[in-house]
Formats: sequence, structure tokens, C-alpha cells
Amino acid sequence: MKRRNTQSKEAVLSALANSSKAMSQDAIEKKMTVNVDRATIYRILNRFCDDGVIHKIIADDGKQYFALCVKCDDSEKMPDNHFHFRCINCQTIECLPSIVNFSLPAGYQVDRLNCVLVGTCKDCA
Amino acid sequence: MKRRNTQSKEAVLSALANSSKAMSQDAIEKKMTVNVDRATIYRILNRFCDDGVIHKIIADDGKQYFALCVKCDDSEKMPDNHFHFRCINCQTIECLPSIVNFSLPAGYQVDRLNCVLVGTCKDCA
DNA sequence: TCACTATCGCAACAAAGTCGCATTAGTAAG
DNA sequence: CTTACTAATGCGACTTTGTTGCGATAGTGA
Ligand SMILES: [Mn+2]
Ligand SMILES: [Mn+2]
Ligand SMILES: [Zn+2]
Ligand SMILES: [Zn+2]
Repeated sequence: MKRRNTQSKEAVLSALANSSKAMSQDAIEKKMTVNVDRATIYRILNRFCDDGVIHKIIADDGKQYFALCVKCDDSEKMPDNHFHFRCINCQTIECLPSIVNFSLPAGYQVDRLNCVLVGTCKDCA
Repeated sequence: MKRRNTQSKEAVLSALANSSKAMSQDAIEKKMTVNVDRATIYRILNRFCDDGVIHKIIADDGKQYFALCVKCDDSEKMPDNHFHFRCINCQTIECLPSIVNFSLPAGYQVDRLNCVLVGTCKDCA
């Protein structure tokens, strides 16, 4: 399946590119100027995830957030191996530069991470 | 509001106590012998969380999981500051003994953590 | 220009969790 | 042992988030 370049796809991508924060489908839709169906936005986002263009974070509110992969692959082999931060005050989620370090009991194998720190961000302190 | 000792409450607590893994409302209900309404189980669980008896983990499947607080408070002031592990194979979630270490950009303040490692557990390797 | 099919819009659906409200049942006082 | 108070429960309705089926639309390359 070769990807096609559609207006919706570009709109979603630019919404994410113009944000320094991770965004939910809801936030992305609000930020877009063109009208795109909810299901379509999710499909576009999931396609981006499959293609490694963006990555998905499950926050402690149970919702999915999406962010551009800025050298996600470069740093290490584990995708998205950095912490995320959710601000209780401004309700935003952002990628932190801190890499997640952990030690495991024997026999465990980690495929991916979903690590979220929750608190107050620097703009809300 | 003083807590009352009810059969439902004890049933939920013993379901959690008899498990080495974190459990969802669904799993808890299945394990209980007495019939208790879904909403009631959630209310009991949330009360336990408020009282510091158990802690809640939001996994990367977006669902809430609950586990007894075994010396959660003792180790440090931050509640639930350890990693959790979700096995893709057996779909279980467990508390890991590893404490989460992180460095933050200036100005950020962390209230709580929700860190989940995803992969294959020792029983499924 | 044309055929192929990825993508879309829409509606229906599913899962997880919450909430209002009338009823039930702990608890402690009398 | 009563009785009054109210925490806790059951039930249904509801919300939110995300997915899926299907017919229609629109990129893409020949
Ligand atoms: Mn990230
Ligand atoms: Mn835990
Ligand atoms: Zn903030
Ligand atoms: Zn396992």
C-alpha cells in the first residue's frame, strides 16, 4: 500500500509540526482549518505511527496523544524511549529530553515504553 | 466520612490481595464470588486509592489497573514511584521493584508517575 | 483520459468509566 | 434491642474515546 498525499494528511501533519506539545485527536481537529472527520484523523494518525513519522503516548488520563518523532530513532534502537510530561494545570503533554533508564528482573524483555511524569510544567510554576 | 466495612469492599480487597498482579475492574469482578455492580467496584477502588490502600496504573491500553500498595509510602515520599510492566502475551500488569529515576528541565515539578514498560514477562519468555 | 485502489465521510458500534437517584444496610447512640 | 443517620449500593443513563463497515471520493501512474 503506497501512501497518497491528501489534504487531510498534510493538515494533520502541519498541526503537529506547528506544536511543541503532543496533541490529542481532539486538539488536532480544533487546530486544523479544514474539516476532517474524526475517524479519518485517527486513521491518519495511526498510519503516521505505523510509518514512524509520529509516536503515540498514553497519558494518565487514558487518552492518546501524538507527537512528531524528532530523532526518535537516532538516539537508540528502542522507539520513544524518553519520558513525557503532563501538566495538570495547562493540560498539555510534551516530550522530555530525558531518556528512561531501568533495570529489569531476569527474564523480562521490553519492547516499548510508556512513561509519563505528571505535575506542573515550567510555564505554570 | 467514616468508611464502613461491607462485604463488597472486603471482596474487592481480597481479590487484590490474592493476586500478585495489578487488576482491572473487569478482572476483579470476574475473580469475586459475590456479585457486585460495576459502578460499585469502581467506587470501592477509587475510595481505596484515596485512602492510599491501593494505587492506580494507567496502562498503554488506556485502561485502569489497580494494585495493593506494598510499602508504596515507605520507600520515598513520591507515591507509586516504581515501574510497572505489562506483558503483551499474558496481558498482565505487575509492579516492578525498580524505582523510576529521572532528571527534569528547570521549573518542572513532578507530583506522580505513570511509567509502564511493555514487553514479554519472565513467565512468557 | 482512465483504471485502480487508498482514503474519506458517515453512521453504527464498543469499551471504559462516571453520575444521579432511590434503596439498602453499617454504625453508634439511646 | 431499637432507632436514626448516612455511607454504600444497584441500576440505568450517559459521556468520552476510539474503532469498524461500507459506499463514495479522489490520488496516482499508466
Ligand atoms: Mn515523545
Ligand atoms: Mn505498582
Ligand atoms: Zn503547564
Ligand atoms: Zn506474560
